[in-house]
Amino acid sequence: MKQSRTNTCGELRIENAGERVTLVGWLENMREVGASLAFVVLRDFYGTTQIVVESEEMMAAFKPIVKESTISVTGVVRERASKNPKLPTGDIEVVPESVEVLGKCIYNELPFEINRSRDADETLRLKYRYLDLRNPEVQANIKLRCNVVSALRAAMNDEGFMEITTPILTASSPEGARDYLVPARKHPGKFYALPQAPQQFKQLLMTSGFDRYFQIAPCFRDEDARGDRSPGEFYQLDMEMAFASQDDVFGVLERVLPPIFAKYGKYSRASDAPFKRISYNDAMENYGSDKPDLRIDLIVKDATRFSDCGFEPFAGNTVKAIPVTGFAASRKEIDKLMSEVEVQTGNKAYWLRLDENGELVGGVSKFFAERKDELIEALELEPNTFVGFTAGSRLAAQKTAGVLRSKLGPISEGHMDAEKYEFCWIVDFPMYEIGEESGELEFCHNPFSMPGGGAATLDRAIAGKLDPLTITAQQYDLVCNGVELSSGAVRNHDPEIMLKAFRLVRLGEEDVKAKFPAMYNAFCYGAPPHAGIAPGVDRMVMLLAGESSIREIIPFPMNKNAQDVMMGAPGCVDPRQLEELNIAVTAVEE
RNA sequence: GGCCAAGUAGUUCAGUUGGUUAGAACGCCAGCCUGUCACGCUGGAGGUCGAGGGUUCGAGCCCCUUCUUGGUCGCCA
Repeated sequence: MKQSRTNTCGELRIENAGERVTLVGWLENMREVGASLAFVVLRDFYGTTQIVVESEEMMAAFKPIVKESTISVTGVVRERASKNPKLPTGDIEVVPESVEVLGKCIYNELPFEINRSRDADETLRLKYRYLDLRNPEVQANIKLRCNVVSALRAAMNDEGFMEITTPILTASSPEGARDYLVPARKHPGKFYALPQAPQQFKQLLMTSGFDRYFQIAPCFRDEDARGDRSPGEFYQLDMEMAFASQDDVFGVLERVLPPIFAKYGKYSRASDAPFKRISYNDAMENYGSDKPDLRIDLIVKDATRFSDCGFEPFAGNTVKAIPVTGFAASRKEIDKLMSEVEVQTGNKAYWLRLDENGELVGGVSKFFAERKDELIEALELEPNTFVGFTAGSRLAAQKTAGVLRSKLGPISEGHMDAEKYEFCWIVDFPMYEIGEESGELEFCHNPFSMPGGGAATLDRAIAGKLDPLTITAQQYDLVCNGVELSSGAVRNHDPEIMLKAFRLVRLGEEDVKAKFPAMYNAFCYGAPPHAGIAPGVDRMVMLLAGESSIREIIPFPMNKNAQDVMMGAPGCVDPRQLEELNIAVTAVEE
């Protein structure tokens, strides 16, 4: 490059008219409007600037340049004859004196048009992610991510938290998701694992006396992807506080998150502190979900008293009902809604309507003919109300109702204020559950949480005086707009209580030591009570960007099958590498 | 792994009961155009209709198998 740039492509204004400048960037487009008049759009990270080609000499210089080549243009800034108010730089243009190609684009046909890359097939976008990322719309999500991460760091520092990095190569954890394993060259037959979360390290930091820890932590889990869950790796704002309670943790996030959501989010409104707190049981009962979208004001009601109404699917089951006013859908739309719910949950949903004359019509209405008044009273129905029903085991009826609720909210009149961020805490999760496969008592979530009521409650359960299924954990989720942002807990830092908690699932001290040797031993040397949480950075950015695919906010995402189609990962390796690692491959993908 | 949907030009898509040479828009190439900004106008190139098999006089379309992709459930302490 003969000369470095004097300005960026987003910066020149009318005041700069007359200045001699050098701009660099990508040649986005060239509009020829005459034999010796053309307009060139030059794009860089900061914006676009119009270059006006007026001479035959410049025409000859610009015309052979293939679009998307990088160029350097030196010329004079001039006020435009016809301004473009849609562009920040729309008042000016640059009259070039010279142009130099810096990086030639040798293909005059790209896999997709840069400014329409979001419409292209996703596999193609991912394969050419470096071109996809040239699109300012795509770039904007990555900029947003940077800004949010930066704001989170600043806010956590202000709260007195210290960022400490923890190992990426660590030990496989016996609980939780499938690990990513890394063969240990110096130790044949042994493996490192990539951390599913820095859980044990941060708790160890607490026992070491680091009072407030946080980390924008990479986490690795070998589980299948979802729309809102990237396969393989993701980032958490992992934090932990010593000598802290649930309220202390809530306080930090209630101070840190709302300003960032209001500033960087698609919507400018975010819940004020304190966020609403809902017990797990209430959430399941009233919203049919442990991650309710509180922007929707619909409430799930119990209608199990009507299980004997004669409608076969209700018989002997829990029945849930969602009354909705302002839902004037056609029969066809209702059928579609019902089938969507069935596809998503594997459970059927049913409906009827109390019409404007107070008559029950449509769907399953005939089964309520003789108990109309009872139904109206039980569900507090007003005329012109749609009622959705679900039935099944208690959990199935709740969950299906939850899905129905989340679908009814956006399509019914006046039941959803969508343009805001509505946070809530889900608290008092059950500590134990009956495992579906084992049929025995198991930990519901993680075994590190402090049980509500502590040692005394566990003692009563061990003595058989209390149903262990009623024991709650001091565990909490942060939910925003129906998205589970975060999970955390007041940790069980007391070795004795830990042993009691494990004893209920038939595990002894030796088992605990074997599973979590460092943490258990550390707690035997005097541990502070501590609590923490880990909001998912990717999901947060996704919410703020208003994207429905997690891949839109990750710079280089893998596809759903956990492949990087750009880099070709995973891929085969040289046999010598395998030999060195003492690895024998027993099956190979075609 | 189960279920649902999709796969046609470089890209995004249309393609009627199964019937001539498979179309459009954008992009690309050529020409025209002196104020464009999604520039415009004219012309052109570009297709193994994901792959394999079958039914048929005849298949982009119907049937079977398979691959790929997306969504969803399982899974994610």
